Amino acid sequence: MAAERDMFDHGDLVAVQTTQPLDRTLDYRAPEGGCVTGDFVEVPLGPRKVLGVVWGPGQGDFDRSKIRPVNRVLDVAPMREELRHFLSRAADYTLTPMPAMLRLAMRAPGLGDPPSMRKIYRRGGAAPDRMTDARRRVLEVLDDYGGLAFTLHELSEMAGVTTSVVKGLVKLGAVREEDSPRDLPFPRMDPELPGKTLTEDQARAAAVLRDHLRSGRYGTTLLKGVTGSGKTEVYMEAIAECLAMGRQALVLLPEIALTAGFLTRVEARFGARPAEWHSGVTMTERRRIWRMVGQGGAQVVVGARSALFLPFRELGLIIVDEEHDSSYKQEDGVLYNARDMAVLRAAGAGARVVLASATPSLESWVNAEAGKYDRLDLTARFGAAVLPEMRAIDMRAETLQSGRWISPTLRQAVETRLEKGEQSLLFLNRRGYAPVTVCRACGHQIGCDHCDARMVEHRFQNRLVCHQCGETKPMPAACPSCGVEGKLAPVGPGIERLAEEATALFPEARIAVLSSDLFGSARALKQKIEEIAAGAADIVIGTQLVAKGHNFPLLTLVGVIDADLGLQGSDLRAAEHTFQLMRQVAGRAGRAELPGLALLQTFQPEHPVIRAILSGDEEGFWRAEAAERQAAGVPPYGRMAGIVISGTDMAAVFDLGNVLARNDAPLRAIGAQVFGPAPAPIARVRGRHRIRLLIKAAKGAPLQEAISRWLAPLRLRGDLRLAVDIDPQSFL
DNA sequence: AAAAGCGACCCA
DNA sequence: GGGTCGCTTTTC
Repeated sequence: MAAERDMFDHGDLVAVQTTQPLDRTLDYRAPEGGCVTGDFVEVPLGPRKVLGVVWGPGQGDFDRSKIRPVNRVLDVAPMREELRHFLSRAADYTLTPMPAMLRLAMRAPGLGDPPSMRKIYRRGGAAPDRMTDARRRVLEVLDDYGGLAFTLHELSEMAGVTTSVVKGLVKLGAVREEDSPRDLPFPRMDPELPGKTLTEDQARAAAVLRDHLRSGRYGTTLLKGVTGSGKTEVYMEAIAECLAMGRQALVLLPEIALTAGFLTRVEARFGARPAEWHSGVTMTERRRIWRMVGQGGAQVVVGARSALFLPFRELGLIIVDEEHDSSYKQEDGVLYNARDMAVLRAAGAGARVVLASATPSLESWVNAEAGKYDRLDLTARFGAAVLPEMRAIDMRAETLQSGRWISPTLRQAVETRLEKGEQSLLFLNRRGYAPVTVCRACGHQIGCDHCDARMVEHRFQNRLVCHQCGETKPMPAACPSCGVEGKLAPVGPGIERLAEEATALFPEARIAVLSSDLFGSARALKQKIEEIAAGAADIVIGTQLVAKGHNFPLLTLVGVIDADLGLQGSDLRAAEHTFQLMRQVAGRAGRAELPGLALLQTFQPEHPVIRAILSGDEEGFWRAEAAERQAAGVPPYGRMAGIVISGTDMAAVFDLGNVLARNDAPLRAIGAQVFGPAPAPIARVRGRHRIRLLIKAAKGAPLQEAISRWLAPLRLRGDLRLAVDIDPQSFL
């Protein structure tokens, strides 16, 4: 293959990829001063101006006289070959149109702005002719911080004067006003600072990771360690090695709520705070991070999955913490799994990947078994604590009146903890008061007007909420179906109702409820968690939010209200997810010096998944689960893709589904099968009907290519939408 | 995605 | 003929 030319002189033809949904590049003429492949540019498109990236030499297949020049080259580092390659591979893999993929990499605020400057103020040479109190304070601040410069706002604030005092001093020459770039590099991190003392187990794993890094080549390591085994300390050493090599590191966390704590740990280890990238970060800060990552002015980025698309200059390491977490799978817009995309990006960048988890996904476990990933196990639990003892409570043997969910056995266990001054956690993975509201007169269940989902009562807000589309309405007094008043009744438990029951059972206890919808901000939630960890509650009632990496040192009892909840339905990953979730939740108990106990309320204690959870035989569980998937030919032993078709006209949606299912020659050609169309799990969302097709193929089959050929002739009419989901999380 | 182009329909 | 509405086509 001939080397592609990547420098262009004024007037040369260049191909530009824009973020507009055109399925090809457009040719433009290089601007005055020329441009290079990867340059971010502004180009005219019809009557508009849009942003794009120079993708290579022009195609030359368009009427020359109609080709317009590039407006300007943006003043940011050009997109590197590594990122362009990653984007196009990711687009091919997820069957995402290139413009949508590019948008992920161009989500930088103020991308088109010139590098903006701001005024800063430092000590000037001259002395003011007339000294006042206010003037003296300003000069004192500047002298105290010897040589440092401040913004006008900072300086006047610190000196306790108005901004005009500072401006006055500038006129007199006692204070100097200078221009300084608004986007400053992040403070340097020092990998030589001493880390925490590691246990033998941790030190051995850290040494292996450091060796991997030094190889300078791609590779993925599954770092498996039980909760509390100190995975973070271990991969922190990999980051240290990466920094020492002068390369950048990216740490992906599944939840924003976890970043603050993690940033503090990085700062403690390397002496400076890393860049923080997620949806909650201000525009100015994101702009700074995006530019600094590209210039090498940010060494470590901690963030959400979207950080994978930052323009790193020299990426050496990606950590995917809690790699099994389902929030790594983007479920709307571009459908991708950040764990898989991390591996793809690292492979192209010659970087290492560390997948860290106490309960790895089956995919990663299988990849490690097959030798595709290295595997490191941390067995010893850090400190004195051991994994909690796990026991089932057989709900068939418990006497419990209807509308109550805390069994006598569990109640007894909580009371014992209350007497000893220890904490208990009651876990129920259901937000709201009750999942169903039924009319006792006619049997009607209140559903959402726009979705095929039942509305969930949220008593704190006194409203019904659709967990599908977010629609809310006030709790009606009369049944919307039969009109009878006072007959609406809650059915089933939600976390709020559980809290009500706990309050009645344990009137003396301090009860805290942790559910994502009860807190306005991540900050408020974090503060609550810290208070609880410090002992501000006797009983914590929480949804799966509490399963994720928060430490409660005083907690010695975990009661799982409904261990069977995740096993219902016929989702193929139900067993895996329940196993992971139960292990994670149980891991909250007994972290410090106090031994923990986990009690699982279940109606099917002999279920293989429940038995595996109780016995703690993880490898056995995975082997059995892997064997079952292999026999069924499903992921990770087979390939799957989901097609969701939606639209307001139900007949048109089904017609399209049927046409696709009938014309499946391109899929049959690779031995793939189509199932469906069937109504999607939620058949109507926001007023749109949804159906689903499922495609199953053998492991090595070129699935994406076949699907592209299959869908190529398709023209979507009206408001019909079609989304392809490669490697769907749920198979229903 | 956004704007322009185009045909169908309505009205006086 | 003018004007509006709802698609389809074009964007280099």
